[in-house]
Amino acid sequence: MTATMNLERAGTSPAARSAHSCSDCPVRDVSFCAGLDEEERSAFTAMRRQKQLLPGEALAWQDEESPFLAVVREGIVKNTVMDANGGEQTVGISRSGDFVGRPFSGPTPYGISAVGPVELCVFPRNDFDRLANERQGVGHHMLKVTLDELQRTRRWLLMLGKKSATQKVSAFILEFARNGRDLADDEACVVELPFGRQEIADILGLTIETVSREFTGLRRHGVIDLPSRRSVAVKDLAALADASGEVTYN
Amino acid sequence: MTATMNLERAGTSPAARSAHSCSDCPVRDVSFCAGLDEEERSAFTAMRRQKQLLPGEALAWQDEESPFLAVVREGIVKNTVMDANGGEQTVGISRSGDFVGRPFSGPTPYGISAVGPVELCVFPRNDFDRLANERQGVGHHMLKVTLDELQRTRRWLLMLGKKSATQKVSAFILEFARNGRDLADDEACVVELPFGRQEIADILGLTIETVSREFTGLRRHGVIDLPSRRSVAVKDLAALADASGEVTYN
DNA sequence: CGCGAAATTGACTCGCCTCAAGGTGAGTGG
DNA sequence: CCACTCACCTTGAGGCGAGTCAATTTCGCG
Repeated sequence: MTATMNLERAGTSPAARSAHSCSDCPVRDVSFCAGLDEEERSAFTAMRRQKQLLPGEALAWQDEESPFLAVVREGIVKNTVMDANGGEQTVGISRSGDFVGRPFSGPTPYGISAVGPVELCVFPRNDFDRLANERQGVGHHMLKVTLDELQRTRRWLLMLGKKSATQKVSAFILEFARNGRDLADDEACVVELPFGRQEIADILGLTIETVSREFTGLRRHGVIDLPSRRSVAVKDLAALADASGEVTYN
Repeated sequence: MTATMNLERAGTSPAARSAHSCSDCPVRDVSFCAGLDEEERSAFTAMRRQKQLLPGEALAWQDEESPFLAVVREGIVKNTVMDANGGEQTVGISRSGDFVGRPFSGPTPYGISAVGPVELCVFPRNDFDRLANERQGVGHHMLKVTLDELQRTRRWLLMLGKKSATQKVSAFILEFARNGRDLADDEACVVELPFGRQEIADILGLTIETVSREFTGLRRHGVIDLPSRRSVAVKDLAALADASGEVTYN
């Protein structure tokens, strides 16, 4: 956790970066990487190349063949699908340690691009597929990761299908406020959002105007504060959880 | 395909049914089952029990531990999540040959229930997990199936996030009209919908009234006809595809 | 035929989108 | 250090699509 701190906003020293191996990688114990044993890890190290993406830069385009798979070292990557009218819907978000891309198949049915600066470990798909076939552990671990991702995507369906704009935005902020840790009644915690308003709109299936209005609405009700464009100070966590339409069993 | 016909609306002769093995199963070459070799198939046969569900009957409840996994032999099964207000959102649909339930983990985070009468091959989860761990092929095949399911769920996200009621209902009908086959310009094909209006609403994130209005709207525009409650006759496929907001590359 | 569940229809409301101006703030060059 | 600028965000007015509430109607089935 704290090990990732010193890498924030890196990307200024590419040469130094590519010298790293898994052993000192900040995500070696997170998500996908955490499930690999030493032998598997070194197999991955052998085939991977490091790559950096600038904010907004794409790793793969929708419906095009992409020869790459990747693991996120640092930063956030999103998967998006284009609507017929040019609208964009975000269908997946990958953070540090998460796996990105689609093994065993042709064209990626969604675009993959960086949210802010990103560092990746990139694998040629052929090599990865072979490894997943040969090494029992890799395929099995991959399965677990995919099942988890499917689960998250299904929750997301509930949000898009049944929640109001207020509930969507509240749930979104809550997600980042909690971000792993428990966060009992820590009032006044400040969250740095990695997304701009338009990106939030694309995630929640709303327009940018509605997102903005919901933010200011929550501020007016004293639930949050907005010290800067991309940061949110949660002032009343209980109220936020309530507004998100969460069921509280008390 | 045609082999499934003689099993429709079965469920009247449980004893006869449970005598079946994989070798004469209608779904042995579909979806999950299709990816297994003979040896794996017999391993599954050894551990499975057959089970029938009445329309609406549940196999697992949301957030409760379920000791079962299953493959659908006949009928349709849905995964649903309850909203805070008692609203229901369908987050997954499984058809003949599809895998149902969540391996390798605790409580199922969604409810599983039958749409119409259903026949299943049920496996104790422990046994299944062990098999998936021991036999390379099973885990690997399971991964492919899960990746496909994730993909379908992501498309669904786009629908819920960005499409209008008309587009949703049109796309829904289209899905069943095509159902695998290509269906070039076969006008006047009749589709039997396995879902009632409320169930369609729960899938599309709409209300039952809106779904109903969209159906009659499409009928008034001569796009479809509604010979009975659960059947739709597609009269103008091109218009339907157009109404669904599909991109046509012509 | 008659009952009950499911579907349809109508009137009305409200939430979110659309379109159109302003603000705001970080980065740039004078 | 300040004006400039451009991207991003906010705010407002207005319209429309989908939800809500409330009857009916229709269909499937005993």
